[in-house]
Amino acid sequence: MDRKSDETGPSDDGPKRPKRADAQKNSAAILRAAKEVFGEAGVDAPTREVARRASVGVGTIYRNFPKRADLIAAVFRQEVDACADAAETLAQSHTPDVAVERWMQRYVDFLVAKRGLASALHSGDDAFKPLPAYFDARLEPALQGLLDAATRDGALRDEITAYDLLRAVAGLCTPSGHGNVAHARRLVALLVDGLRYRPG
Amino acid sequence: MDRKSDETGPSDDGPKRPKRADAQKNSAAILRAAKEVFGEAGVDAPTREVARRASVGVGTIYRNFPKRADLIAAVFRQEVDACADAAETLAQSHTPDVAVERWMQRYVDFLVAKRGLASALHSGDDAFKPLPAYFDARLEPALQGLLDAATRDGALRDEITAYDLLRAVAGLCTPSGHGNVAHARRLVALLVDGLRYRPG
DNA sequence: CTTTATACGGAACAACGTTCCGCTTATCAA
DNA sequence: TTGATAAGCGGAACGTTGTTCCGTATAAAG
Repeated sequence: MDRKSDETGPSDDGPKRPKRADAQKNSAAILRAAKEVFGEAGVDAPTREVARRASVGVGTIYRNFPKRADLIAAVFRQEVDACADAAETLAQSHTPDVAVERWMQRYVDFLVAKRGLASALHSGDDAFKPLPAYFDARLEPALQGLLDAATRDGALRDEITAYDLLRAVAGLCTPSGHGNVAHARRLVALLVDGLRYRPG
Repeated sequence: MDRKSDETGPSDDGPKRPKRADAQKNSAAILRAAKEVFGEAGVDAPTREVARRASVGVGTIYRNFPKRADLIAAVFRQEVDACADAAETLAQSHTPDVAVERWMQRYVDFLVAKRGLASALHSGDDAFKPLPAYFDARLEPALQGLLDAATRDGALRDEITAYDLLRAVAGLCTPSGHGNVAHARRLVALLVDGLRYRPG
């Protein structure tokens, strides 16, 4: 909501002339194509394939994303944004505790789908360094908002912070590694039920 | 102890003629070189570099390890073996509880050093599939032996199994990711002290 | 020593990430 | 509308990688 990821660079354009119209269109097409290709063939999919899918030359990709890792990082950011933004949507269409539950499952899907990206994160490439921070910065407030609404409502216990939950679920998803989404989903459901429960 | 990893294949040679002497020497040289190169430059180091270091042609590498991943897996196995075998050595030169402590730190070093390998494990390559099982098969008995001696001695509590400890320590090492060995070491020390403590 | 299966080295191939540059085209002042 | 101009484009070309191939060398057996 607060950020449009359409622009590549981190800075809002200053006094410079705005980007050419076709350039913006290409930027968006590349990002869309990269999301598709990486989703289908994994993060190791060739750059040329992304170029082909975006109907663009490789040069155009490298002008927008100087290193391959930059393209991957941009896609990752985009998906983080999508996951974070889903919180608001869910909040408007469900009761607070259900919204939390749905969002957590959405988060599980994100974690499972991006496992390839996650392992790339530990590759030491500089382009990935700011990603974990971005991850927290976007996801934690999103979930915290849902949690606040739910506890205010009295629907959930309030001893647990968004940060704790995010880490816990991430921990539940990564270690098994069996790619078993169902398993992760069940554990997470259990976790949320735990939040609903009141001792005494 | 129970296995010599000098032979590449999984099967003890049957009725076939034994491998040529120079071939065995080359096999060992490749493994030694690969261990060095991967240790210095990471698992992504080029195959040719390993070949150069082993004074061998690339073809020779690929005859022993059909895929690059096979070479990586072989090195990994070798290091797992080294870590497992360290248990016996430590058991002979230290009191049981100290042996456990020392071995756990040795295990931490292994985990930290092989983080690159660990992330490669999740790459989905078939050559890596049997590795986690091998990991457990070698490490768990090694630690369990030390634990048994320590509990028999009365030096440590006995509520915790080797498996639990291995997983717990692995969990302590991976998430931080800051490459901060000191941090991991401190947590592990704490864990072992916890074992020493007796409630009541 | 002769023979033969085995193993060797490294040139050669394919696929990748990345760079480069001649050409195209959006933009703007006139 | 029309040039002038800089921003942007495509894709050939380069260097590096994993992997294959094959003519040559040599350990093993007679």
